Amino acid sequence: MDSPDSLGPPAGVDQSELIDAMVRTSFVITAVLSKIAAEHELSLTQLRVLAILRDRQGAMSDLATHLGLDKSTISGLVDRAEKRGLLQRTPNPSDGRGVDVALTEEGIELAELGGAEVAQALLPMTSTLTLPEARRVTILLERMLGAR
Amino acid sequence: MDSPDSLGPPAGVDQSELIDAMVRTSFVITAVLSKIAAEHELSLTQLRVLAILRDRQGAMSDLATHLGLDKSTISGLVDRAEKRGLLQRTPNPSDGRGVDVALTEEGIELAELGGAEVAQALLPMTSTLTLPEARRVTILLERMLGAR
DNA sequence: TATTGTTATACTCTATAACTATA
DNA sequence: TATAGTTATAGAGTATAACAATA
Repeated sequence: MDSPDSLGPPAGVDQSELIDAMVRTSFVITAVLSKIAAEHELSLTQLRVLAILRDRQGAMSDLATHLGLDKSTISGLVDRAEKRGLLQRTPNPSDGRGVDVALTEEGIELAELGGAEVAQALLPMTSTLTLPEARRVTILLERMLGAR
Repeated sequence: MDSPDSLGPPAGVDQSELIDAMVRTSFVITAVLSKIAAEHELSLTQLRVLAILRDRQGAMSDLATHLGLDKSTISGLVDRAEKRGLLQRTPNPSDGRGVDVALTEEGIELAELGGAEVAQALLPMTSTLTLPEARRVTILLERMLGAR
């Protein structure tokens, strides 16, 4: 792709610049999410739990799968969130071993508030794109997400 | 921007889809980086320390700034990495309070290995883009990064 | 007085291992 | 036997507060 006498940057530079931009973006996003979580005395992981349960109630094991964490970690996470009144455990009616987790009203409210604050906090970044640009980036990110 | 009788999605959907894609991408990237770090018995933060010091040696306080962490956290981080032989503290010659941190040979090698492994691990995602698409995404991400 | 860094402390996150109960 | 969860334990990451040394 690069001819030997290319005046431009050497082969592979585009890839590494893309990776660099993606990694740096991910750190910025993580920092924004962590800050918003901390303002509500939540960890980033706790905020993720709220976001996951907002979309779909599920078993402890589902949370472990979605978050990529060990079941023992989920127990602790759910313990603390339950103690705060953000979610509730209920035994699974059809499997005596299973425990389902669902947000309480307070948890739903906090999840929605958090989501709105995230959108607000990212606005300075996302609003630098025109609408077609935003759509384009979304499509290309989705394509990459689908390929892993 | 959306006319009242628009047949398409309501206003704001593009923004929220962009945010959703960016947040999910950031979780995927974080997971990839954490996994690679763990394979070398490093935390994600430790890997970031190596990456930062690979580009620029600096004071403890610089690390705190770059990572957005408290100085006391940096002390612990640097303690553990130094114990592993990945970096070295040296007193700052011109400021008796300051401590500079630099990678050892072993640290440099691990930083370079890690960087290569990250590129490799993200290849399935990044290679779904054509070269012009990759350049486009990079430019738009950089624009967003510059705006925060 | 302000800044740089360390230490003590406390809490969360995380995984591993051992356990209970159910399938 | 295998699976779902919990608990005990241990180590890392993190911030706050108190401190020492230097500016």
